[in-house]
Amino acid sequence: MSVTLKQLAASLGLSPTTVSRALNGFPEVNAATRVRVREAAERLNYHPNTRAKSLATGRAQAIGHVIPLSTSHEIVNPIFADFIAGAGEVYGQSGYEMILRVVADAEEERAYGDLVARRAVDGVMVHGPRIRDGRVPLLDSLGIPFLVHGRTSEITSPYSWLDINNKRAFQRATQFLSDLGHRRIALVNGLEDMDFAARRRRGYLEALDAANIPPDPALMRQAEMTEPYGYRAGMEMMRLPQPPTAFLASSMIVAYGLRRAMSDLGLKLGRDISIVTHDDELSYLPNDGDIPMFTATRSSVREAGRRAARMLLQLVTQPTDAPLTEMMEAALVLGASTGPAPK
Amino acid sequence: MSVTLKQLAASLGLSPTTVSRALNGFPEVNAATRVRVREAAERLNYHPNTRAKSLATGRAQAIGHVIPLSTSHEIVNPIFADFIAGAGEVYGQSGYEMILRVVADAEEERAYGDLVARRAVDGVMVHGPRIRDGRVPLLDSLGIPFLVHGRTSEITSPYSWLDINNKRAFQRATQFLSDLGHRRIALVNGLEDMDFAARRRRGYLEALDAANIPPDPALMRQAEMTEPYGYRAGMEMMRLPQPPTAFLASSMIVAYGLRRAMSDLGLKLGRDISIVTHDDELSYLPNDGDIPMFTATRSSVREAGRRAARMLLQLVTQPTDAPLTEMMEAALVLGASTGPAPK
DNA sequence: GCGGGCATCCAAAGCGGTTTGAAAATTTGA
DNA sequence: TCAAATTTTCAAACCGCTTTGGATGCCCGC
Repeated sequence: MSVTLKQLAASLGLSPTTVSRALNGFPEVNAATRVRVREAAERLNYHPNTRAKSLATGRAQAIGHVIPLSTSHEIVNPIFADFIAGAGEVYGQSGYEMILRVVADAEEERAYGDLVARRAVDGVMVHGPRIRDGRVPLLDSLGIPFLVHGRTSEITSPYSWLDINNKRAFQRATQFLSDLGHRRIALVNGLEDMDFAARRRRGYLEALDAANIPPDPALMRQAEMTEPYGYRAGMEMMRLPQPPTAFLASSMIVAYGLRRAMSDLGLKLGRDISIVTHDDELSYLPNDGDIPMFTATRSSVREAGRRAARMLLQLVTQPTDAPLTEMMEAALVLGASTGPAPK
Repeated sequence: MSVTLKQLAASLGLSPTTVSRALNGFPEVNAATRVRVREAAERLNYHPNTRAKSLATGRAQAIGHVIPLSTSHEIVNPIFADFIAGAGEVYGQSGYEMILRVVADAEEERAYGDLVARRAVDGVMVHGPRIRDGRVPLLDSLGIPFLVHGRTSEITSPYSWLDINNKRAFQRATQFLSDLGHRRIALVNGLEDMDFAARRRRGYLEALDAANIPPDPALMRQAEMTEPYGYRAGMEMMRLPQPPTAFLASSMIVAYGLRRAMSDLGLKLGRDISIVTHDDELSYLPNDGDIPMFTATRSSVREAGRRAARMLLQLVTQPTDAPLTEMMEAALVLGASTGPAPK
């Protein structure tokens, strides 16, 4: 079924040393021998035992992803799957394994400690950073390479991250709406202890300020990003004495909810009411076509996964003190859901 | 930072043998010594190196999940994240690692062979089985424990699986609609080379047959399950000379699309038009509340992940020739989206 | 007082690779 | 042609753990 290096060597009348070197491309082995070894390996279906290899080399050849399962809000972030898909692609190409831990919030830090102490991974990816996130100092102290998908505002020490420019995206979206004459612009945000949501809010507020629009707490919400949340937010805000003429949604799913609310109210998107949403380009929530349904700040989370993986692998293979950072800009794509503010 | 067994033993003035046995609960070690060892292990933050341990024991202590990334339809199944979350929970409790491989369709079988040959996993989970799926015989021949989430119809040899009763769920849903007087019932299905979709179709057809309703190809569609697909299917079918009075949707997302179409057409769910959808209870697509939005065949995919993981671990730890199978029934929960057929 | 039985502990081999230091085979140079 | 230099190969140690097969010391009964 499968052979060990020793068996392979024996079948060739060679020592394990030579076989190992032949397969790993060391120079001190005869070209003819190398060919012979390669062929035999192929023929006998030899694959090095991962465990043995990484025990011998001291490299785990694996990256850890710890997925927190909030006990408070039992939600699995929907963008997670696409990010993982992108990262997984890259790991696969580079011969790295992806190991996943799903843990309760409270055990998350222990999970990292455990992964590191057991030498199970060479690096870890940090998902869903909060504004103030203990994982960054923790991983720093554990001395393992890590990369944050997103950022965490209240950390001053440098660390590696890949993020999209959430603040600018929402600032641009807000400005775009105010340029269209909207002055009642609502923000239907994700939970604002999440760093990305906090940044979006800042971008929104800055743009309002620049347009001399006083922020109105009645037009700002935050919650878990579900469809019913979008719907409720839309319905309730439209019942305000001075309802919004435009909405900023933090995700496609929330935008779906908003759209349904507007539809129930008999309002036509792009004419009676405007919506701009953030679009992570999740494969099952497409917002494309000749004219996308929604005007959106668009940024592929799958691509983010790919890049994040590449960065993390670089941190792992070429250790350096200088952290790696990358900011991805979201495109503002025009769809059918926006138009000038109605008089 | 972290200690090896040898160091721990040295610091205690004991042999590695004794320390290993003390920590792993073997009987031939003095109770007092065991306590002493445990305390030292705690104090020095000792965690056994996974690689070394599994090399020595021959058990990888890991389960592999291979996620196919179709090149044709670049979609990451949205239910995947919740299933993984459920399975991951169980692995964590049992001291198993979850390793994930994201691979292109064409390389999927090679990925399994590779995982097995490198002894990287003790068992594998098979996702998204097709009607005819080569992975089952492949894994059989590789001689590794595996469990299929779903089933594959065209395989006669026994294998282990966990599935929901898709056929009965859709048969019941269809019958429910026909009991309400509907005779034009549309099926907006997922891709029918996927086994689950084929079974749903069979359930649908059987129920039509039982109700003496001739099936109409114009009322049956299959595609990748996205919101726009649901919308288009709804719009186009409603334009038929004899439009449906009820829809069966294969997922919440498709149902969202259908709902939007009906709304655009000015039709009220539960009065003018009925929708029954399958609801996987994805955490970010809730369909609950006092009266759920949709009447649905409901079955938690997260729970399926938990159970599947438990079964697979059992197969791994207590090898047996008798395969394990489990059928979960979907509940038919009444929501606001169904009502008697309009005259 | 001595062999047998038990409770504890340990040395050493082994898991399947990599890597160091040295030996064997081959080529080179005078 | 033979020693030296260079290739090419190998034996053995090691990675960190488990596990087999004894050792060791102690208590017991006769």
